[in-house]
Amino acid sequence: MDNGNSSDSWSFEDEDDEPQSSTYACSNGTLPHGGASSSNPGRSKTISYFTSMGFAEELVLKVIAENGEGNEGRILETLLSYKEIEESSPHLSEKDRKMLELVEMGFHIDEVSSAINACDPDTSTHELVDHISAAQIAKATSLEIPTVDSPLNSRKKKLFEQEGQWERGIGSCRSSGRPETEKRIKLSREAEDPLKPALSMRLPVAATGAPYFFFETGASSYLHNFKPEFVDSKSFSAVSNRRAYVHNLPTENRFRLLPTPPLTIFKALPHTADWWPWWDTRVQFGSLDTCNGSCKPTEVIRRSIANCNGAPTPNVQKSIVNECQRFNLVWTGRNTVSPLEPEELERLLGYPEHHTRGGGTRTDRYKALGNALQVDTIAYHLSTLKEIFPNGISVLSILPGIGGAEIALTRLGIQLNLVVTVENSKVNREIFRSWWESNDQKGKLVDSITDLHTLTSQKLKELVSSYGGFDLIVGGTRCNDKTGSSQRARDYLEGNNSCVLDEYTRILEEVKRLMEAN
DNA sequence: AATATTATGAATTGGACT
DNA sequence: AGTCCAATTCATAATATT
Repeated sequence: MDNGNSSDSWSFEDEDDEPQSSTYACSNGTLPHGGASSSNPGRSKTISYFTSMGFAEELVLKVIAENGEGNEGRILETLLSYKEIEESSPHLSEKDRKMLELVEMGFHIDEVSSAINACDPDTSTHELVDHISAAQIAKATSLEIPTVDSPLNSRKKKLFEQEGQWERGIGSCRSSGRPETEKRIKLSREAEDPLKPALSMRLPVAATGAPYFFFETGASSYLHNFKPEFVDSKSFSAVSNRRAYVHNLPTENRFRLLPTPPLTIFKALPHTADWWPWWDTRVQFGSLDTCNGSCKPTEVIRRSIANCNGAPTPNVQKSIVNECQRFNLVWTGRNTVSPLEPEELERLLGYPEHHTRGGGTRTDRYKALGNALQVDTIAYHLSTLKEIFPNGISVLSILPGIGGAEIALTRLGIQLNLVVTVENSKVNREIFRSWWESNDQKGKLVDSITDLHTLTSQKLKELVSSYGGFDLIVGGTRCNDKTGSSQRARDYLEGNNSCVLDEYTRILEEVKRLMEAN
């Protein structure tokens, strides 16, 4: 950050004259270069505010000109974006930032990912854009561009490469043979877990052929005896949340929902930018806990800032940011943080406005949303079904929560001919049904099954014979994850040692068998 | 008394680091 | 390899509200 000129390796420099302004800095630019307030004492204060934290004055001036001086939050965001490029800031690597930026421009994430991997690390955004365009053209003619659609975190990707044949979907993973001799880095502890053996032998059998399945299995990489696909919703929304998915869906030519949601906090919740202090460097939200709308942190934080006379010491800053990170608090006023409102969570997660309203208490809503899937992320994975099922699909939805997968399908334009849900939470069932009805769904919704245990072989047989089978089985739950407190909920299925994924396996196999028999 | 909200606890993870 | 650390996570106990 030694000087502003060093940014000439970057592509933002000439925004002042270029019609197509930066894609990253906000393009509103409603305040024209601040000329009117040239002698405003507040301005020099703003400048010194930022220069005192180490930004070059030239750079600060430029960014203020771009964003308007009143908007300190945005100024900081932009400044940091420069800074990150130069210093590869710990909370967002340069590579990730470029990725984010290109995705925001509307490029397909697979394309962005493969372009960035194919090019030098210091390739400019413009060049990357060129590269992607070229790839698109080439693809249109030859279909030979290899797609890389693992999660965008470069470090993780490197890890996968080291681990050897990382393939999506169980079928491909297993069909490579001799799974037992396969080199596994992270899986050594599996032997200790009595749940494992049956799973590893059983799932691959069911993994090929109809029906398609898509299970969300939490975040543990070695919970199961195969490698799921890891995806972080940070590429799809302003919420970062790494999850593992086990599925047998095609992965070629996946696409995203449009419009693509904002990927940063400031874009998702612009009103917070006005109050965002420069030392809170969050760009995205962390995982949304089943958190509550507690007001206590607000009070505590306001007081601690007041104790510092409005200029918190680095230590205080750090503890405040920690607190904010943990509870995903946002700045809604001077020295004031607030929890996210349920409506804001809905929006961030891609659900319709007020989706969870009427689903119970405020706490119920937080709980439901905290466990919910990010719609855009799921939609990306399910998007390939659109081509396969132009006439709509039949879905067996196990523990659908508030219906993330179904909403994703609907938004993809895939008609839901039939949805059978197995959901134990009454609140969730009500939320889902009210969405179904207000959404004017034409298909049939069967939500009378409330307990996974009652989905017996007999019941499955009935379902398959009355409805002709299922095209897709979706299972969403973190309940069998081993991380965090989920481990306590592991025996969701009546204290015995079975985990939810065991049930999934059983159901998958049975449905498959029944459908083949038909 | 019943229901709702808030605070806390604690096992486990991946990754950074040596 | 081993160690450390921040992050993740939901039930439950404790408290507050209706």
